[in-house]
Amino acid sequence: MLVTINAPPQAPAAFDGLNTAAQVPSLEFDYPKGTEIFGASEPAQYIYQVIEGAVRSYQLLSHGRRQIGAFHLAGDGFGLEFDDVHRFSAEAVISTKLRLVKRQSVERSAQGDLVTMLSLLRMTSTSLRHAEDHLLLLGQRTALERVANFLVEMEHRSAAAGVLALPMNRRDIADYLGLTLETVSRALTALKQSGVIKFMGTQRDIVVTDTGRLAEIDLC
Amino acid sequence: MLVTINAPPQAPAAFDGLNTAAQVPSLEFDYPKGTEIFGASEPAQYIYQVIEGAVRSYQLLSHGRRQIGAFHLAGDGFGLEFDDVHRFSAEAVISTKLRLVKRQSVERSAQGDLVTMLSLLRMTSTSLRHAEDHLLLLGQRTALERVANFLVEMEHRSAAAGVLALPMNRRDIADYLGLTLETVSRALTALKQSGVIKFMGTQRDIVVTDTGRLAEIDLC
DNA sequence: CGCATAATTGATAACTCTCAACGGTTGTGG
DNA sequence: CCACAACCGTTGAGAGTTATCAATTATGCG
Repeated sequence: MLVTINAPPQAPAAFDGLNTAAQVPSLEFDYPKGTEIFGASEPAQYIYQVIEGAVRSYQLLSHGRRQIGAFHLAGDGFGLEFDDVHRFSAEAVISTKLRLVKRQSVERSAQGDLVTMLSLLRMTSTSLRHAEDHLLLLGQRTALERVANFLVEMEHRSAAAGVLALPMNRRDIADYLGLTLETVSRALTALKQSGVIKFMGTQRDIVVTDTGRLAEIDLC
Repeated sequence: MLVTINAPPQAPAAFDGLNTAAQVPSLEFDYPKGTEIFGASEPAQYIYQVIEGAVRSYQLLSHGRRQIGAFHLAGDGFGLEFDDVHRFSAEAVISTKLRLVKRQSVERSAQGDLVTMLSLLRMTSTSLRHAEDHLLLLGQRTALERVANFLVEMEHRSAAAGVLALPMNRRDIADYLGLTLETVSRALTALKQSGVIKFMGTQRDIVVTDTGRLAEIDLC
């Protein structure tokens, strides 16, 4: 790993380094479903960590086109900018509790503290890795592959095994995968009909019944 | 800007901070056209800066699908990894001269030097910004918009005004834009026929005759 | 000059989008 | 508690964009 100084070897999340190691004050805040957390091109005053809930980061284009760059789930940090303004907008997908840390105090801390700086670098690198993976998906994969990849990603990130409880609707998934909601729906139906997944109760609760086959489609 | 300590306020490129400020030794090396610079999943031993030429960073999928994440032109740094292995492969698009800096020496420098660390953060942030912009393009834009955006990007990055001399072929452009080479060719022909661009001599040398219209398509 | 590579162009196919209708769920207020 | 509205998800039909396959022309290099 790049720069292996006295940082904890396996920190649970990059963000955590910010206030455990460097005593940067933080506050918590609740965002009801659908609430804006910050808007694109607004000054970046805080950086954020999801305590509970789910957040979507997105950019808009004309004709109502929206690209969701990432979903942030419990534990994830987001909203860190190198420049002074946010490049994405962020909204609560469902009722969400966030930890907020003042950007200014992080900066102050980073100026004298390599560990804080390393946390920022790790957080940025994590975002970069995710964005690069997503490039491959958006540029080269079919609809079915994208949806399969999405399910694998979500299952991997959701701590709970068993039922995958998606917090977002089909339109969110579509805008994340560069598809339409109908295409997402059809892909899910196809996976269901080929016995790879199963819906439990509502259509947002999914059980992967054939992990191997799903991974196969994903890796295609 | 995040962390505004004693770093030069407008450093020409993030990479430069690495050996100007921190005296990290570097070496130069030539790569003929088509040569591999490093492969995906190889250990990351160096970080790189283009002195002259052009480099493509890409990931592969089955069935020969390739996603080019970025082109690196003169001045650009690339190959910086937080983890120990490269996540992309990199090849010289044309005959290319690179500056190489040993990763290890950068790490050593970064452990005691906030300026070096800041350079790494800036470099990573620059890559992230580019990747995020590219997400929007790959997820939401039409073929014509993608090609227009590509031309605007290349024109913006090429120092020389006037003729835009593309170092890469149509397949490279296609794999960068998530299209096929035929679609790229057709989009360029459409732009040519609507008087937005003109070919000079070879089909790689392009003059933008209607910057306004091109920007309009790009921003759509 | 000739061959290999690159780029264009055309015809057709395939995939995904768009538009539309319908069924299901949830939440709210009478 | 029920009725209704709003939202969500699915499904179908058809259109549109881009991919695929194929042929031709252009370019560059030995």
